[in-house]
Amino acid sequence: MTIQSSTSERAILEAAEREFMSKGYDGAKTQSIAKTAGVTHAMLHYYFRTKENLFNQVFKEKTGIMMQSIISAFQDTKGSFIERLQKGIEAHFDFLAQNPDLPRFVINELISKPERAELLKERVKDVAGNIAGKLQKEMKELIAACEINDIKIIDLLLDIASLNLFVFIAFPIVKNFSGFFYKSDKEFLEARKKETTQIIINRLLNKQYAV
Amino acid sequence: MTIQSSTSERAILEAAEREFMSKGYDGAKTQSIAKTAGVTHAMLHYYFRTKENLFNQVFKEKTGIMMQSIISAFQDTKGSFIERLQKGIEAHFDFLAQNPDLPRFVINELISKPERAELLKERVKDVAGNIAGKLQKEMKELIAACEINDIKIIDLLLDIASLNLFVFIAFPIVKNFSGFFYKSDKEFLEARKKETTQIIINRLLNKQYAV
DNA sequence: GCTGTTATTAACAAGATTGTTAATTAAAGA
DNA sequence: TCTTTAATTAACAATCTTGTTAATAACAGC
Repeated sequence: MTIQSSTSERAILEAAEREFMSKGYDGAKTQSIAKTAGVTHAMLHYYFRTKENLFNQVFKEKTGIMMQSIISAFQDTKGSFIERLQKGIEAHFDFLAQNPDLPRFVINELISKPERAELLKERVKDVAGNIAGKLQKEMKELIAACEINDIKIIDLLLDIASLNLFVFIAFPIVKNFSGFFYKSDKEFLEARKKETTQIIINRLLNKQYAV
Repeated sequence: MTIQSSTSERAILEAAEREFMSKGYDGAKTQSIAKTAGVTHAMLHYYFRTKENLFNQVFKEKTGIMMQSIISAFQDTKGSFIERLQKGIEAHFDFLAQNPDLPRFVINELISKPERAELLKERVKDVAGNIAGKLQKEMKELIAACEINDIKIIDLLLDIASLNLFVFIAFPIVKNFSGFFYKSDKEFLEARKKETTQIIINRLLNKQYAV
């Protein structure tokens, strides 16, 4: 009947992950986490000492995954710029589909306690170095050669982020309406993925209208 | 030295608004709200009885404003479909610029307690009746006449919502990067507004690429 | 000025929540 | 086996949080 340390610790972490992700830091209660994990709540403090500590461990892991997903999505080097961009958007969307509450969690916690940005500074640098640098250079060349429309890299990335992330950030709400137009969540999300790539490529390749 | 009832009640509501909007329901504390309002915390319960009650009043008002802003933005009837759409997107963006933490607040509270959707059911019907109905009819005709590209109304609205809302939902984070490309927040937001209209119009008017 | 209503205060109560501690049990190594 | 370390438990403590209540003060109408 005895439970080994590593098992308890892991159980707590997993329960914490679910609780923090679904309720946020303030909404999560250590007692509830301990209960879900099947241990006394003293165990939680034994392993992690404070709620903040436990949270930070979860937060760090989640932001790490999120940053890594961006690098993975855009690291392919085969094909044209547009082809790679499309593949990247789709890969990132697929990642989000498997981690749908990640963006809302990270954004909320980052905003409610901005100091937490410290915990992912390194990862942000990774992404900036890995993606933004190369991307910017390539885009400048293509823009100069008139192969894609003029656009600042931050605007392109924000367009993609907005379109890819928003559906998931607001999914429980959006879901109420998608049912009128799509048979299933899956079909709806597939359509969103396609729509996002479509709209981004149109932005880059078609002639621009004065706005 | 005496403070009149209506003054206290209003002070509490205003303090509650700020506290709930910035910290969310769980993060907000009635004592803190009372302190900010400059009244004893018994006063808060005297006027609003429960935290939930006070919250609902704030929430109802905020969602009302949010829904109304959508109706106002898209109610103009002059000009072509594209012109009205562009004006609507810009008006909605301008509204958000003046209420930047509204979307995150509403989305979060709606998701953490889905029952709250009840509080805005009527307003949603207003918007659906006011916007979606007319829009859908008009779009179908334009699509049939090949004047705009084929797109489901929900996808168009989601594109607009994503692009318009995301910047504000994640503003405190995005802000850290916009500084490299834009001189001021204002300039950055102006660029985002333009970018959003640009990308939407391109989506509707330009030829589509196979994706 | 008297009366009834409304506003305000201070004190308290119940329960939740985070965290600690001392004692107990299990595990591991010599 | 004995000893040391790690894991676990139950009980407690401090603080926070929401909410109540009884007493007091302000006010409005008569």
